[in-house]
Amino acid sequence: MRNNAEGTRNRILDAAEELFANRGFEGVTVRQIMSKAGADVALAYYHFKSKRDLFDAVLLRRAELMNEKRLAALRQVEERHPDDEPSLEEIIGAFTDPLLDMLAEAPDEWRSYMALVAQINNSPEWGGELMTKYFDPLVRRFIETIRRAVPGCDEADMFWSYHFLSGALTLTIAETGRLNNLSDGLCDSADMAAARARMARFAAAGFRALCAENSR
Amino acid sequence: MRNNAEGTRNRILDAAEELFANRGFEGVTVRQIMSKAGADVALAYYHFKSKRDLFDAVLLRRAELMNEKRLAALRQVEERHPDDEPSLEEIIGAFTDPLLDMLAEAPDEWRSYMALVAQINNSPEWGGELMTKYFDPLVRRFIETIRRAVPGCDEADMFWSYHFLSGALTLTIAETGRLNNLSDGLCDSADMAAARARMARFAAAGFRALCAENSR
DNA sequence: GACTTAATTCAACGTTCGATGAATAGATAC
DNA sequence: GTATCTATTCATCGAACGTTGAATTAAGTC
Repeated sequence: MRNNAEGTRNRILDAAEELFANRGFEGVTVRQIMSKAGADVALAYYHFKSKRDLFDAVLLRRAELMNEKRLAALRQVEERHPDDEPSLEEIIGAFTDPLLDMLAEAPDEWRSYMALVAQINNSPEWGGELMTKYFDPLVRRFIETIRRAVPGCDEADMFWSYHFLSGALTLTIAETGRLNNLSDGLCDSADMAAARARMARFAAAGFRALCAENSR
Repeated sequence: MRNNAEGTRNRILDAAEELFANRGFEGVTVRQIMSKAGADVALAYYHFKSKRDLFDAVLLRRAELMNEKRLAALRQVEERHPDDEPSLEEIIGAFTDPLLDMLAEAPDEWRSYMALVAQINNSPEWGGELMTKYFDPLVRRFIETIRRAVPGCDEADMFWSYHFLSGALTLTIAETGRLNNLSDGLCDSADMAAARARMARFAAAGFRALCAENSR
């Protein structure tokens, strides 16, 4: 059993991730998590030292991989344009598509985590603090690239544009099913290919509408 | 004491609204709510019959007024254009500005409620169901107006555009403070005038970018 | 095969949870 | 002035909460 420790840890994280995503931090009990993970309650406190630390571990586990994928996509865009500036669509796509692709290609692995991030981003209690902690470096890098691609754009316009984009992306990865109800089944909240085909175009046009007047 | 019942009910709703908005349904205890409301715990179960029913009452209380304000704004836009179609900016503004204005003019009254709605909209557990229940009629009316203003726009493009707009608006009314961190204080998540000056323009451009290709 | 250490189980702790029924007070009705 | 009904208080229920310490098991060390 010595080497199953890692496996147990991951089973706990998997169970916690899914439950936290559906019901929030306080809506889940440690007993529910451990029951789903098929392990004793006390093991949660052995591997992680409190419920809150387990929550942080859930967040941290996939944040790094997510950031790496987005950073790689951004670098790829930059390398594609050694002499000129990439388009807004390309830059925004590098920010959004990695998430949508991960959801499309491995939904069972990512759905809960993405939904959890979406809830946190919209939470007054945790939105400011946790999102800043896990994602700010990447976002600052992303905004830096935009700044170069749209020179002269007002700084506040740019931050607000990013904010709108962040909201749109966040609700998309939440996959709440509301779009299904609203469109009477025509659209599917979980159809990431449909979202991917539209999101960067939508947001790039928004950026341009705000920046165009003041740039150049 | 006979006629203080209404006052007590509202004090309970006020306390519940603020606490639910900050910590979510499960993150708050009935005792905390009643302590903040300055009343006995049992009164929560006398006026509302369970914690869950109290939660629904909190949501319902302001939903109607919100819908009325948005519907009035939409009607006003339509009346301004008896012979031609209003612009996308005007229609979207009728959808978003009432909320931003309420937040700007009476923040203490609306901040918690808006934050609560934002969290619910991004929750897999409640997003699909509750948002549909309280806001679908208005949203369908809103989409209908857009459909007339942008004839020939692909239906799926329109629903996804609305979805992105909904996400942007939702994160805005959540006022998480993340924008303050990200912009090093240049922008303020709670600055609804700044949001109002940009949101409809951003979203209208997004709508156009998706619909333009297939319309006409 | 004794020793150590990491992983897991078991039983329980004090606290707090949502909820309830009985008792009380205050205003109204007759 | 007594009966009535609504609003509120008080004491408490059983269940479930997060967390812990001690005991047990399995694996690596020598």
